[in-house]
Amino acid sequence: MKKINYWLVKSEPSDYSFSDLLSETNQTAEWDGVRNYQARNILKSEMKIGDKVLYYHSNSNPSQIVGTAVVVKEGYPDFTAWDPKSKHYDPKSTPENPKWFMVDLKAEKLLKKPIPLKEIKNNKDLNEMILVKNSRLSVQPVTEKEWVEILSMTE
DNA sequence: GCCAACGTTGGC
DNA sequence: GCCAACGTTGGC
Repeated sequence: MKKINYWLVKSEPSDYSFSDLLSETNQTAEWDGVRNYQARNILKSEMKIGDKVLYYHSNSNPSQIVGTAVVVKEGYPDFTAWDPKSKHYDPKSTPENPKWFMVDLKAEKLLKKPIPLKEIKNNKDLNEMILVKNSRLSVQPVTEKEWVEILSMTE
């Protein structure tokens, strides 16, 4: 059996929330607009179909993990980068030589109980999470242990 | 290639 | 709304 990997993505709910994803056709959306190299590299070549994703609401009250999603399409060029009307427009990216990438995510389930950042910080098994240590990265790896621990907190 | 200035993220 | 932490830009 193929080993799957775990990730965490952030979104400001005022911008694009988990319920927005749930209301999409097939609960699936392009994860566009990421303009950070570290996150881009993950989207481009590390996220694989079937990988599981924690969905985190940042800049929120409270900021918290609200659901899970699954990768349904692997890295491909983020075409919003070459649309001058997009707020994520980047003239340095072209269809011939794309600079930014995205994946498609499908919502899996809404957590019975969201997990606020505060609870994650209070759980010593989770204090190595990038979410806790580097609060800037918007697409980040999660270990299998962390995944299991997070989901156990929602019971 | 260094690094100061500036812009952005995101917790609080 | 504030501001710390981090990333990016651009002058030199």
